[in-house]
Amino acid sequence: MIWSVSGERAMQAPLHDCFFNDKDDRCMKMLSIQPNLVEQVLEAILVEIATGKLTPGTRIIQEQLAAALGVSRQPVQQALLLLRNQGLLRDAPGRGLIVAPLDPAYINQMYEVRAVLEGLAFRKAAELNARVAAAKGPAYIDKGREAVKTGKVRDLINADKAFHQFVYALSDNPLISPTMDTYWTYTQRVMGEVLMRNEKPRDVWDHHEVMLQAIASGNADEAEAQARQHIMTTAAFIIERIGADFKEPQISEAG
Amino acid sequence: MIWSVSGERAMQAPLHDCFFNDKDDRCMKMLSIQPNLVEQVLEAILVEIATGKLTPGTRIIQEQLAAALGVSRQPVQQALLLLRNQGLLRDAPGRGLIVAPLDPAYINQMYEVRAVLEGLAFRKAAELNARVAAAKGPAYIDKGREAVKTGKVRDLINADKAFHQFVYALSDNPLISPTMDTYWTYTQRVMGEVLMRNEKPRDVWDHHEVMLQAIASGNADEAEAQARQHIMTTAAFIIERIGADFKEPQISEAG
DNA sequence: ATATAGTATTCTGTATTCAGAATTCGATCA
DNA sequence: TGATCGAATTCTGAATACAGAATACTATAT
Repeated sequence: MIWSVSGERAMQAPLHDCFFNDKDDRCMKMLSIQPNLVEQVLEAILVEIATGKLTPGTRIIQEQLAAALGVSRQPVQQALLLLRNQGLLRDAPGRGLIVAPLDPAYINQMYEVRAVLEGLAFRKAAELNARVAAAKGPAYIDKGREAVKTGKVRDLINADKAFHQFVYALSDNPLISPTMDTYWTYTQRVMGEVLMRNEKPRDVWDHHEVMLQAIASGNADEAEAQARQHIMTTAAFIIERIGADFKEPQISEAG
Repeated sequence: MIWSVSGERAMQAPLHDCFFNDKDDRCMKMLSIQPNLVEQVLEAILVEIATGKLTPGTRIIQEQLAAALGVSRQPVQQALLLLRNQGLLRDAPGRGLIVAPLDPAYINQMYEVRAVLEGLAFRKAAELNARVAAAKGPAYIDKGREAVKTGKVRDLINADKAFHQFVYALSDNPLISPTMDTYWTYTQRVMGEVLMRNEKPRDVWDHHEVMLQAIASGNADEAEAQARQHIMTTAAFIIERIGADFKEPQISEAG
């Protein structure tokens, strides 16, 4: 079934042009579709976890969530399934699902995986899009330094995330970004926890600048090495802080 | 609620011993629980795709699947959601879901990601479990070479997968294996396609042997480098064969 | 007082039902 | 003959309903 779209017809049915053509941004703004309930529920739960309202070990009850969000259990169940698959929720046999605990070993393993994926992203970015990096990258660094000045935790995290996602886009590998999304949820949770109480590491944006320059100069090996080192350094910092007051996972009822 | 299990009581309620104790294999075989319908449906669809019964571009209709598998639409819908999130199915707006096309660019990107993750697995295995690798690894190589002799496609794939999963286990990073599962589904599909018609690459198990020795000798850098190179070599081989008869995705009705 | 057995409640997984959106087919008009 | 409008069908997303399993509670007996 090929669409016979051409000439005059395009005037009357312009939307169809966009359907299988997700790279062309010129076409008419596509009637801002509200995401599925599943997506909305997923997002809602995600922020609950990321902001610490749902603490590790908290038991997840479908009906409660459904009631709180004003939807039926159906989309909630699907969202929970997705989150379980991503490791944010964990089976507690006989008691349904609980929020996965933040034990240091797990965080470390997560950062190990993230390190090599970031390495890949930075390598490909250097190989394929050095020019774009040089042109648009510095803006992200500037924003990051501004965020450090204001000192607001949310801004800090957002700037960090924005910089990294910029690089994912530069890597031209569309598999990286979604895979990383999972890890960013964790990262936000953990960074928030740490930044909230500790002095911020000032040199993060110096690191980022070095990494960006590696990309801009097209030095793929250097970019990958820098990225991996940066992530593992951050991981060590985070784990040191988190590890101190790590509580054994303990199932608790939701508030 | 700790079970006061000891002596005579253990005869009457031994199952509970296993619940929060998933490392101890000595306890009684746990009443082989049938997995969820969702899992079963997922698995069923997976093999349909991997064996080529559901070809890329085929439209997925929930009711058809549900009827074919003898379940309601509910578990089917959840399984489809999972598969979409893993990239095996793709949204075709207005027409539901279709089996994702196997375009060479996508395969290449998938292998790029797989390469760095394999690299991590081999590195950690070399760092942490060189001894075990030396002891138990050669058996996998032998099995692989046997499979080459028999020449059966399914055996070849299984031996390959078994070897790699052995290394994932050795890496002591539980995040690697599930992440890789997604890619293995693709890999099986694509390898099956290629192996079915082409002469098998005989030297795969020579490569594997070198990689194993790198682990056994505890040389982490070497292990990682070998793993990455192996995957990318395989990728090049696969893509060369697949790329030839790549068909533009074209939505077709299920048979 | 403690432990055990039985009962009630709660929660999850699955099925069924409902409503809305999109496509496809058919009829009418130029 | 071809195009356009409208109706019917089909499919998905979401809600409701149902059954089974596990936990928690309570009463009883030692």
